[in-house]
Amino acid sequence: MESLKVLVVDDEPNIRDLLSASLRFAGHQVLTSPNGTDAIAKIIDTQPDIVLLDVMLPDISGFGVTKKIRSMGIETPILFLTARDETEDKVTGLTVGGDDYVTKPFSLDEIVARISAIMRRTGKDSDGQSVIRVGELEMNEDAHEVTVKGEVVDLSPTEYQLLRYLASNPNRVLTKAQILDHVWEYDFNGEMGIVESYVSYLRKKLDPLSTEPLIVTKRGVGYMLKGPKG
Amino acid sequence: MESLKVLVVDDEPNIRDLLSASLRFAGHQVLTSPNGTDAIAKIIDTQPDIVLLDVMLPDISGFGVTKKIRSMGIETPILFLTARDETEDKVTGLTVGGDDYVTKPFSLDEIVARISAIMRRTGKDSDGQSVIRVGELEMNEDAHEVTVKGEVVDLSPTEYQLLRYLASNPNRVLTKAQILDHVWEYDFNGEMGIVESYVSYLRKKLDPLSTEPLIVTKRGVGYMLKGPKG
DNA sequence: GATGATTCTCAGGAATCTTCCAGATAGTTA
DNA sequence: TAACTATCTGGAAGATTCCTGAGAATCATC
Repeated sequence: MESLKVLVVDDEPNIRDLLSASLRFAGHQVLTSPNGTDAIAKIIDTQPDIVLLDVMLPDISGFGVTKKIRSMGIETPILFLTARDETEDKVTGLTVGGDDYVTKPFSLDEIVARISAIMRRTGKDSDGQSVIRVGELEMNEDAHEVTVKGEVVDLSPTEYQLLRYLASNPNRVLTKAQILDHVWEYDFNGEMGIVESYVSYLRKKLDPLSTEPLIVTKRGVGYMLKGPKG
Repeated sequence: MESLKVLVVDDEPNIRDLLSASLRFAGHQVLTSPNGTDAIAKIIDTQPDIVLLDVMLPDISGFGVTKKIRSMGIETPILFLTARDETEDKVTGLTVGGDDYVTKPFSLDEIVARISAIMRRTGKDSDGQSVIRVGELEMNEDAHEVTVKGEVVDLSPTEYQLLRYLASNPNRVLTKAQILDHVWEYDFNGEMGIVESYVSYLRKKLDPLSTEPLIVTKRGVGYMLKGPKG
């Protein structure tokens, strides 16, 4: 995906920092805003490609911000950030157009994936592919379907996210800490042993179908998804 | 369906935004107007392919707008937006041409379907198909008839709309939120559990006739209508 | 006004998923 | 080889998500 200008709107500095850091690392240009008023000004001023917008803001709500900028003819796609319990009541209208939402607490990989999906749907992303291919492995993001040599593999949500993170970084060792930070929700306070468990789950499902093991362990470092010519 | 120039006329900004967002996302060019006078000017000026026209406007009523532009020889098809209690006689009398109407509150899928139908009838839509085919499933939009392997299936209105939304996006996971936003009326304020109920209803009617389950659950994500080769 | 269809909510139970733990296994170092 | 450390994996508790039947409320039709 090419570089995007992203505006992150949230009143919690922690969230802003978390998102800024990982979006910058993903090669995007990031602007931040702590409230609705400032966000509206920044949107008008800088015309970002996408806005990550917390629904619950101290002054104007995320919905208010949306209404305001839409009434001005600004069609920038929005990814709403909502608390888990706000969601059920207030989903109405959140997924209309190119917009989407994720619930807090989220995982960073989730955010990155949703941004890609929105960019793909709104046609802003030229080289956007909804299929991730690494050797014999294929992940269809639209259908949420994974195949190895054409055979469909059934994965749980976490297994899917872990595999997507690995498949997005083929032939590159990822530490358990990195994996935990990207795949698990930011308020997860368990141990890294869970990564081992899930790698094990993935292997058990993937390896019987592949000609050689897909996920290799780099002892003392982390895990790596092995791709072709690597 | 190819790209259309659509004029949305409604005094409520919320409705205008809702329709703008989803019609733009569907690839159409959208213009909006908050009242009758402005609408007439915009119709003359920009010659839209279709007009979504609220009947109840602050100045000139939707009927007044229609009379005015028809008297000027403008034959642009109109989709009226009416309140539930406005007498059906009055409306039906005015929908003799290619026109049609939907009652507020409407669902977005409903609007999109009606626009397609009008464009089909007026012959403006070259590649418009009135039959949706996904594997063994066939939906005839004109006859409102659904068949699985040739067997007719009797569906309630909501069941039909849900199936149409799924069938319009085959092999693509749709979240319950997306389904709610598209299939249910915009003022629906119930829970997403209703989607589960209706998926259950559909399965009970469709699966006995199909060789394999049509609607698959992607746990933690949403539902998907499974089509051939993919 | 009665009957039946439809919409919607709710709750129990089934199925699946997440997480943690502990013993087994494999790799590393002394 | 022995001791140590890191990783693997099965099991199990608890949480979550999904399915579905039952029933109330509403709507349509005769």
